[in-house]
Amino acid sequence: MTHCHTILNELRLRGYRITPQRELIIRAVAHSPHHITAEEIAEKFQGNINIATVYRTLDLLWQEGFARRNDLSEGKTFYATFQHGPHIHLVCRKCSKVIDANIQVVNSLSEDLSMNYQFKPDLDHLSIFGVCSECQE
Amino acid sequence: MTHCHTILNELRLRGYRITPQRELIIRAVAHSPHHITAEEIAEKFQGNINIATVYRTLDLLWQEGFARRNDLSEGKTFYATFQHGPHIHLVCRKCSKVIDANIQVVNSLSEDLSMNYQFKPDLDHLSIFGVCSECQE
DNA sequence: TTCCTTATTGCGATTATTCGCAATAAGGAA
DNA sequence: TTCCTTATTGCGAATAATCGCAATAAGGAA
Repeated sequence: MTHCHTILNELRLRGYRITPQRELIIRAVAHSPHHITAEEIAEKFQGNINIATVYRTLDLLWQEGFARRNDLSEGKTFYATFQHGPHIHLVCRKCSKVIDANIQVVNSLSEDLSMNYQFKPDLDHLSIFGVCSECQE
Repeated sequence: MTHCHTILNELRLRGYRITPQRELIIRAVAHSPHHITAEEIAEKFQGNINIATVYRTLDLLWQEGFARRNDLSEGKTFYATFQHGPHIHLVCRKCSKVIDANIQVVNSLSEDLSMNYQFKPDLDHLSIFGVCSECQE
């Protein structure tokens, strides 16, 4: 049972219809070796899937918790599934460099937010803006 | 010396030119009682400042560390200066509700990132997506 | 105060993303 | 297998944000 099928089955269970477009888009995100944009997915299918459908499906995956969305300060939104393994993105607002940080730095944060706010945070691909060591001069 | 003038002076020191447009935009953001969008600022000056200039100035404030930008899942970007006092935005991806959390929850995170990655994070208006207590059903 | 360099603005075009609506098709019921 | 309901798609238009370029003006030098 691949990652894709887990997502598809779970979506079906939650009452969503599984269309060929959704299958393709989900496969593309889950199998992409890097965080991916809506544009890249649409290109991959050369106009066979409308870009609006791509955006809607990515939004669905995000809402249902199967994908994370990230603003990496490049003017577009990047998506990734859990396939990627958790990590934090430290995005420098001066030079735009992105440093991947270990997820451990937010372990206590996760507990705090659950405990004090009953909020279940998506922290496995969190983006944090700031200034990197080189840019602090 | 108001908050606005501190920002203006500091920008001048860093070599930026102070234009009437920048003064007005900075005043608008710093004095706004709520997080504000580029559109709202442009409206406030009824077409006397081009929207591109508003976006560019807000981006400058963000890059220079005088403002934070937030995706509150409303399809537009919100800006705020330190005038607001620090707090974390917990944004529910199911119902879009935004809960303001105490900044203390990220105190240790700040130290961890400085220590382990020499990264100086902007955590005073961090947005974290997740699921709120009601939506966890 | 006047001049000069060049950062900044305004404008129009482009890209990124969302939305409304009619046509299509998924999936349960018969 | 066929039918029916309604979720989903595609399309074209609308909104959010960015960009290139010529015109303007901030602020230092004379």
